[in-house]
Amino acid sequence: MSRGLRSGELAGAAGVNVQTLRYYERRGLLPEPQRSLGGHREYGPEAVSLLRVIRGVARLGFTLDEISALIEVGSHRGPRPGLRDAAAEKLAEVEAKIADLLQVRAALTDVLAAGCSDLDECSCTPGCPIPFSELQRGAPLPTSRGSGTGVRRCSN
Amino acid sequence: MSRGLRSGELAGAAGVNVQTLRYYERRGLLPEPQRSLGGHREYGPEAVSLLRVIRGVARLGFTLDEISALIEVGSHRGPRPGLRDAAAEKLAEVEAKIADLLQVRAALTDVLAAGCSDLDECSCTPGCPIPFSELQRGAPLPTSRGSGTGVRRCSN
DNA sequence: TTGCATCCGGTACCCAGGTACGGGTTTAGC
DNA sequence: GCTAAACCCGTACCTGGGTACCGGATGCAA
Repeated sequence: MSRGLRSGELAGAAGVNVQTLRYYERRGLLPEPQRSLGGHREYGPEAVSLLRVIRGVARLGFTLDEISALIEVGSHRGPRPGLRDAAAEKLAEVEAKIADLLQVRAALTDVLAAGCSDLDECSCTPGCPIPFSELQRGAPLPTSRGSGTGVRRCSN
Repeated sequence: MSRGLRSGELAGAAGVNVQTLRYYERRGLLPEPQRSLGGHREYGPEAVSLLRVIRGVARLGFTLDEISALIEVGSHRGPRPGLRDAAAEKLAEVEAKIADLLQVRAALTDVLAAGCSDLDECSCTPGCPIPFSELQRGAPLPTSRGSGTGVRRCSN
């Protein structure tokens, strides 16, 4: 049984920068580890898994605050509804994001299929259904509801 | 016929900050508009659509540089392959992102279904298949392939 | 016990994408 | 003609997520 992982080892194992460990610790994502007599951090092996979870979740668009909240929630004992709620909420976000991306994907494949060579052209040609403009959620803007206003100039 | 949209009007119409317009102009996303005699910007109505396109695309994870490249590409006349190439490249990225998000969605629905109330618990319970740790692309880390190393403590 | 890698804390910096401030013009309505 | 709102430009600042640098302390192996 070893003396615990030192920061460099943990960082190497989890594929992150050493500085990032301290950063995460400051942010409350990583619990403060044991220290050696001289003050060096000594992590247990769980830290590797935790870091991987953090990295995995972060890569998917969760902010560090959200992640730390998720971890926090779990650290209170008992089956609190926190994770479930957070998960449900995130699920909605993720699904919205997926829906958006599916639209972009459709737009992109259309661009490729239609052979449009130009965003302007695509956005104002009626036959080239770039849905970019349908993507936004903002107020539908009652003015300027002109049908054929292209992006920059509609040459057709 | 009117004198063209002024920055505040355009900003209001497109739901962005006035400063953002100038920022986008500096970044080359928005073409420099006409100016009044006194030097005030006067935008045509196409600017609204362009801004919406920009916002829509940006909301989906394209960086401003990518967007301006896309616009640039379109502004050279003739059917340059730029857009198609960029679109193809972006398509791949978008699909990767979708795949990731589908995994997260699965993870989240699993969390909800399994009724895990706690990230720790989920990550170490064998029956609760949190795939978070499978999400990362990094080296599979030959050490620490221990099956049951939980995130923080495995209480089961 | 000495030497070198590693770690420590603190602070500063980086990038992206904006947003705010300040001091000075221009515009538009009365 | 006057005044207030909106605009101008330049610059500084903000948030999020890190990353780099510093001078000094520690760990460990030869």
